[in-house]
Amino acid sequence: MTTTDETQTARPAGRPRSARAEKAIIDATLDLIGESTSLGELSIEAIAARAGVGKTTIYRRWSNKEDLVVDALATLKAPLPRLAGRSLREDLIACVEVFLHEACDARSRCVMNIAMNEFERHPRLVKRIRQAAIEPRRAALTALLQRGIATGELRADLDVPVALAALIGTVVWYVRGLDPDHQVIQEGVVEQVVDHLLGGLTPR
Amino acid sequence: MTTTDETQTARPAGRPRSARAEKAIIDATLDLIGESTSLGELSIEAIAARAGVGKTTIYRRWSNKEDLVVDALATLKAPLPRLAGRSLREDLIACVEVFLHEACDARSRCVMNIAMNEFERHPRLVKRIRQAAIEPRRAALTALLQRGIATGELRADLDVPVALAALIGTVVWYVRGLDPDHQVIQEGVVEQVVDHLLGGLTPR
DNA sequence: CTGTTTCGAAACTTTTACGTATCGAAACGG
DNA sequence: CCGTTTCGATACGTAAAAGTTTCGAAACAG
Repeated sequence: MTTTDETQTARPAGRPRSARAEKAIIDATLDLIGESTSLGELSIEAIAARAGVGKTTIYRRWSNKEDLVVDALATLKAPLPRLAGRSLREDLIACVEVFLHEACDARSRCVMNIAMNEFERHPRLVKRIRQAAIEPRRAALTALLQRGIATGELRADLDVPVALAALIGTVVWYVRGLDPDHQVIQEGVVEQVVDHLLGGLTPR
Repeated sequence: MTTTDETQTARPAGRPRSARAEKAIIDATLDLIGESTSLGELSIEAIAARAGVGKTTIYRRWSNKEDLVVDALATLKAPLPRLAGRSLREDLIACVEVFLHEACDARSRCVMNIAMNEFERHPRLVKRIRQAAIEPRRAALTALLQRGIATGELRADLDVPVALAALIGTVVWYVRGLDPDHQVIQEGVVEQVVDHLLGGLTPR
């Protein structure tokens, strides 16, 4: 009320918050979630230490652990790649390729781990994650499969949820089944998976 | 050296340990592992409270958490059912039925969770679990698939690890993909999954 | 230069669980 | 009956982490 009007663009005086620190905190959070299993084992002090940051700097931005986790996971929303649309098989291979790489990447894996395992303890958080990171992909894959049904590339009586589970579950389980000591992804596994699922396991 | 000989059958004097308490401890441990996600969140005090038992009774039997977990998980080794062997499809349905039910059961799920997520922190424990609970099934399913290849029920160029991942991963992912609020297992899903995988997603 | 805000570091309080010890009661053998 | 051991309960000291506060230094606006 003294000199400046109220409706200005909120330019807070004082030292501005460091964007570098914020990014370091998010990165450290994602790293630590990827290394641990659950949110219960994620410690703010470990995040601060890994990020080279004081705890104050974290609590000044996020009031609790869950808020920080939500924001950190939100930065991971890697959308599905643009699909060429030339053939169903080609598009499926492109998608499965993404799933394969994400199943091997600790940072991407942690999203699934939380979404699958922490529903009972953090239902709100898990629902937000599912909605932000899982549902769009589910919808995109569903559309792709339904397009395949329409074009006749897929059988007319296809059960879309089952086919969905087959595509993702097979890749994830394949990676998980590998010996953790020497996780070598075989070349051509993606095509192998897609062709086995499309053509079936029995002789034609 | 006074009255009794040394080489007797170790009959310790005093009140015998309660088998009922031991079972209650194991049960509580399995329940809590199923509810929580990681061994780090599993607390001895919670186990004692759930089992209606003093902490002393636990520490008198197991010196640390990992030993208790190993013993608890060892009681879970539910082998695959006897396979009729009449047809590959029939046997696969029987196996997948087991997988489906176990994917819905928290107690069985916890074995997978630990085997998949805790390798870096408890490599010894995880290797024991994999060897005791996972490998036998993997071997049984592998034999079943190879028998199918031999009888011509499966294509000759089948990639067995991929087929394995497809069978288990599809079921697990199907259950996980269900809305956690109303997890209703559709009737006939097992046949649906097996037939989709065997026959393929494309029209024949 | 002055005032304000953020910075990283550290001290602090509270909570939680571990692992141990102690207690009276109960269950066994001799 | 008596000694021994287990029982469940409880209390204790230790340790880790949460979340808050304090501190001097640094970064900006005016």
